[in-house]
Amino acid sequence: MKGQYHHGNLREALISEAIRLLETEGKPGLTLRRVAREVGVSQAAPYSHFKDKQALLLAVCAAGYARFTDRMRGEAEGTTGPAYIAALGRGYIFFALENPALFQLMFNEDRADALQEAYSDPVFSEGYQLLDDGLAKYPIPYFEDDELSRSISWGLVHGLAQLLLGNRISPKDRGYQSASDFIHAAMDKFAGVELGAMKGRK
Amino acid sequence: MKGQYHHGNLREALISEAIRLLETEGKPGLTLRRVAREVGVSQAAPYSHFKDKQALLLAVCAAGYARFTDRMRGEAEGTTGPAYIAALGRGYIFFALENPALFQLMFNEDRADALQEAYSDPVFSEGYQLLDDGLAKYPIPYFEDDELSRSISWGLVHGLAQLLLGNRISPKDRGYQSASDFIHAAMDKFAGVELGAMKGRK
DNA sequence: TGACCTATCTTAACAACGTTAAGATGACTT
DNA sequence: AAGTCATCTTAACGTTGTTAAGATAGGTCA
Repeated sequence: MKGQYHHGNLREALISEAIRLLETEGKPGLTLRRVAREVGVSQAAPYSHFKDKQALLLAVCAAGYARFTDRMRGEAEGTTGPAYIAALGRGYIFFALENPALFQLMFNEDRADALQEAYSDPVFSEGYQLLDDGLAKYPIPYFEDDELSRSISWGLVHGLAQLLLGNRISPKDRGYQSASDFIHAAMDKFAGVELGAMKGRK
Repeated sequence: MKGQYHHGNLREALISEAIRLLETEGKPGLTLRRVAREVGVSQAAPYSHFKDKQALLLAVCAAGYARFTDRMRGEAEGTTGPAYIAALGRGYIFFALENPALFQLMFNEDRADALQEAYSDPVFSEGYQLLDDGLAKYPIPYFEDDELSRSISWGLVHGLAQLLLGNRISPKDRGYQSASDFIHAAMDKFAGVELGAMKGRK
């Protein structure tokens, strides 16, 4: 951690410090000067590694997407069929709730145009691919197995994550003991786990 | 429009100028000083009407939610049954695409805690209520008619809006002639319009 | 070894931002 | 006519992103 920076690991240190600040202080706490200060380097030092604040944020996003995919994979480990789909969805939403500011940064960037080329990097779509491949293998019972259905399914998972994140949906106000309970119930219902016998956990 | 400001309509002028800036220049273009300058007033004038930049943004959100609900109502006018649900969903998503920066501001606020009390104002949930009531009246065929299903449905619509906004889903890349075509197809499928005979429009 | 070279980092400065304090203005009330 | 009070202005402070100019030092080649 205290490594010598001259010819050291400043670039990576900046990225992980940025993520740390993002999670501890939220987006307003993430300023270039602050990141530099926290790492013990001058205000202009980051410009040797990133042309822009945007460029640093992009690198942060890339790191975020890697963690995101891992979270989904971890949640889905050892499952199959509809339970696999439900687990992927849970991983998606859990990640959002566990890393709110990072998730917002990853998915709510205003400058979609500037980031468009960056999206070509597979890291940015791996998580979605995981879900999409899963849906192709284990189609949702009440949907047909086509691309449109998979888009809709992605939207469903993503939208729930977003609404939970913004407190638009409050699991506790709806009779669930925890957000986790709600997410389990929602993803089971979505994926068709125990279809028919599904009563919801109330 | 050119009204005298002293004892005039500055408050409203600031709000609508803020919305204009938001849509023409995006979120980074929306600064307090810029809004004031554009309206022809000094940099500190807004503080007579809003304690904060946050407070102005909150008022902008409120105005946005009103337009949002109108858009949904307008789209759904004269429809009924599953077509009504599909139309509400279209209105939801169309609004997002027609007012991208405003929509992001309305739904992606970082400070959910600070805004929590403001959400008690019914304006902020009218659009959701419209959809929720509709779903209670015309339940999605393949879902049961319970609160969880309606949450999931909301998530579906919201998520699609968000993903389309961020170019994560690109209708043209998926064989649709326009975003509108994709949205029609997705909402028809979601609401169960022509269920069974639904082949997707390719 | 010693002279360069290039990536890396620092110091200093600029414009723009949000916000506050202190005071001016002028429309109403009495 | 005097006074009150919301409204607006001017001026300033600290912070931000960014750039220019120069210092530093590790690796390369004579």
